Amino acid sequence: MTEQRKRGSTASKEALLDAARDLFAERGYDRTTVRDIAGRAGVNQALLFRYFGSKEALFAAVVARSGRDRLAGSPPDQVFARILRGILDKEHHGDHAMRIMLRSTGEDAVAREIHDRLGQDYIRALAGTTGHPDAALRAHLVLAWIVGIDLLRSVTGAEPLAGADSDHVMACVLPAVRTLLEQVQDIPSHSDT
Amino acid sequence: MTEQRKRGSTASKEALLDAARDLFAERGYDRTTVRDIAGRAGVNQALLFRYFGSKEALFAAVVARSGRDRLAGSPPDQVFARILRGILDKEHHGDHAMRIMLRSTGEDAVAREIHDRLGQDYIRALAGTTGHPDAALRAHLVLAWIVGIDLLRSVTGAEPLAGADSDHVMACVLPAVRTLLEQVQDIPSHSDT
DNA sequence: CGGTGATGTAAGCAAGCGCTTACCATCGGA
DNA sequence: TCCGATGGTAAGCGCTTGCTTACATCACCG
Repeated sequence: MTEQRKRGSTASKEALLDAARDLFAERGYDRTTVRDIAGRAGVNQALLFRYFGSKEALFAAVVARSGRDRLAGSPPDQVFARILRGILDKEHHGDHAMRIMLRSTGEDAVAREIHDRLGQDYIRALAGTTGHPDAALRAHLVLAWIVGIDLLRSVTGAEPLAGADSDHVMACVLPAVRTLLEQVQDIPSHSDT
Repeated sequence: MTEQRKRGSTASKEALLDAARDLFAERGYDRTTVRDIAGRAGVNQALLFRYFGSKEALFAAVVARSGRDRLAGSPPDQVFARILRGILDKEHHGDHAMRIMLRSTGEDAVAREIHDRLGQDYIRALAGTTGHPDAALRAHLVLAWIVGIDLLRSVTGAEPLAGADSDHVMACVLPAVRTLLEQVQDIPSHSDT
């Protein structure tokens, strides 16, 4: 009769991960209960603990799966454009990394870890595009802009930013970023790789 | 016997508001319990409910008190600099508006309301500084940058941004913002393959 | 078959939560 | 002096939380 018998462990795990990802993004870590997750996944609550051990471990698994293929390794002078494009087009692939991070800042270490892992690659790549003595600071400022844009678009959904055409947004932002990164005081000329 | 008798209702209310403001900023709404708040305020838990009715009403009171004197009314071409300065110097006056907003996004309406009230003034003032047809979008991008800088500094405490000299940061950011706001409509070709 | 391990489930436990209740202690005015 | 109003407190209620336990149900293999 009931055909939801024996879906298989990997399928159940995957369903739990998907449900958890969506709910964490919607409500944040604290306002999401394990009963909610299991319910949306169509899986008994006890299985969540059998497969992941704890709610926090589930969260870690969600984060780990989300931050897997984040930015392969691309020419540094296009990094910013690629990142920005990825964020602006985010509706296409339901990643929700930023929303999860911001909505679930309860466990500080976790959020910090996400930020570091997500940010360090960006920073390194961006800092390589300029020869400033304060290249790291300027790269962080660029990251800050990305984070802010992502936040206003995906979390608060503020118009007109949220609905703006991504090409248009990039055409606005890129020249300003170029000003920030290229604005030179005195650069000793050594070529970068 | 015990000498902490009769502190007075307004003093107790103020102590509760201060403790709540700090704890909400530190841990977020959900991870802050009314017992924590009362404990830090040195006030009996039941008084919290006598004076404010509920935990959520306390939160609303904190927000209301925080967002009171936000940006009087200043020459529009200096708005961005003033806002940025205010954020960068925030350690001096324990406001925590942004941290509270971001840490306590559970109640969506509240966070949204904060954002709107906090943002609309900025947006209006900034949009007045440029004659672009998409002035609003560009103003929102500036707000996004502010939000991102504030987030990275105050919430995640990311270095080198968090520890950077505010004059230095402003010297980096302002020219780029000027590029964003003054840049005329024809767009320089972007290096893309 | 029979048993062994993986999958799924109902029921409930201990703890923490927001909030309430019933009760002191103090003071100002009559 | 008595009394009501006000400030303060201990105890606990009802509920939800994350997590556990004991028990069915299947698949597979000797």
